[in-house]
Amino acid sequence: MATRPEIGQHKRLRTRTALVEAAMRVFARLGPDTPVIGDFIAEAGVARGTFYNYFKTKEELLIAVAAVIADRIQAETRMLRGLVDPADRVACTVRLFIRQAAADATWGWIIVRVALIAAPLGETMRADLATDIADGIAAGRFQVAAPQVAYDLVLGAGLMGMRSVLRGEAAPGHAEAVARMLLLALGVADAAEVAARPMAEADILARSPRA
Amino acid sequence: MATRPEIGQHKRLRTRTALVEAAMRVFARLGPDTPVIGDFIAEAGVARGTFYNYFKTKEELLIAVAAVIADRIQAETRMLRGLVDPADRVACTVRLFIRQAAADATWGWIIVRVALIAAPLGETMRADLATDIADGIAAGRFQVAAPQVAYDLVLGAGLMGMRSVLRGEAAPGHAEAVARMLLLALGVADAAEVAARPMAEADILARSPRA
DNA sequence: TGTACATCAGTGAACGCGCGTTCACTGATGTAC
DNA sequence: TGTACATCAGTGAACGCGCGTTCACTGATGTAC
Repeated sequence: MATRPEIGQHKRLRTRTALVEAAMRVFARLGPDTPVIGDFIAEAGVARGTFYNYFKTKEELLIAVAAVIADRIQAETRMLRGLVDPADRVACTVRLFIRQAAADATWGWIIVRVALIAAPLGETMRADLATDIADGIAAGRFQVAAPQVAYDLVLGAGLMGMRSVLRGEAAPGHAEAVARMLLLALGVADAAEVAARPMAEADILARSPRA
Repeated sequence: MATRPEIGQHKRLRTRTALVEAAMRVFARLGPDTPVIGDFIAEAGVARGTFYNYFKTKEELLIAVAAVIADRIQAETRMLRGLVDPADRVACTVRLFIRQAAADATWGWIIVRVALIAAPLGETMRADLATDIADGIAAGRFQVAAPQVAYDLVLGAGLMGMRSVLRGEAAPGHAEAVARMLLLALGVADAAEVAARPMAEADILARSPRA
């Protein structure tokens, strides 16, 4: 009993989603520059004309992909944002990113290849990390010369850590090892303990303030 | 009084060098994927046909550029290879890279944009860094879970540190601050002292073994 | 209830531009006599 | 010494492929009567 505009909306959303999902796999495989329109429509199984019903350019598609990935990251890390200790927050976020790359290579490669280029994706990561660093400095938890240095360290090592995992060059426990070293670099004395804290939902909640 | 083959060789070398130097500026400005043949010949001021007298494809040109940059890096870091203390060696190398990026943006952007892609360049950096990490672990100077983790940390933070400097987002002393944090992450107790050691030629030699 | 019509997402052939690649030619210069 | 010739780096017009972009058309389906 659907009315025509509703049907149309639904159909359009399905096709758009198919294109974006296909584009994720293509960007993950080929990076942001190499693929051509033909790659996206072949992967999505739609006609050339259909592409232009949704996106004017490849860049527009990349932005849409980055926005979706950024949303997913926010959903996955929302719980971690409540952790009281900034060091805990940084460590859990880094560990989550590296573990998630191991679990979902498409997701991981998009971030590694696109994070520093596509605005919606990079902006999400940048803002949360900047907050954590500022909190950590304010709380006296981090000893750093300047926030920018901490930012370079965490983002650079985090992305390289994901890359190693994606290339199959990392040993088990890579996520925890990277997190531990980052905390040491930030001047956190109990780095080893913090980087080893349990990450199940209940554990995270137990380390977050009541309300 | 030049003989013909000599003249030809000379002329060819000059044109080839002009193409490679022009390509460095283009790759630094546009990255490895975006530029087209027209960009290189326009920058070098030669005709289209001339390009194909020297390179079959854009990739061949990128490899040539990467090889030249790798050679320059080896020349610039050769002296540092003699430092006895692996922590000193890592710190000086990182500081040199970040300082050099500040001094020569073209050089810096090529490394940031191309290091993880073009084999000759990445391989040079990888091999030296792997040596330093292995030495540091063997000497008990570094405490790390696995060499790969140390590698991710130093390369990732080093490249991001260069990127910040190139984007004008870094404060003075960025090179030393990044080096200090890397050493802390590697478990070097006297990180602050090592990262502040003087880097003039005489100082470097004074810290290297006699022969 | 059945039929003609309207709407609109999706289609893919066709077009044309940009770029990679080729190649006959030019002009500078060393060489032969 | 002077002149004709050989060599070869460099040239740029021309070609053609691949890709981005357009647009008249199709077919499915809700709507009107």
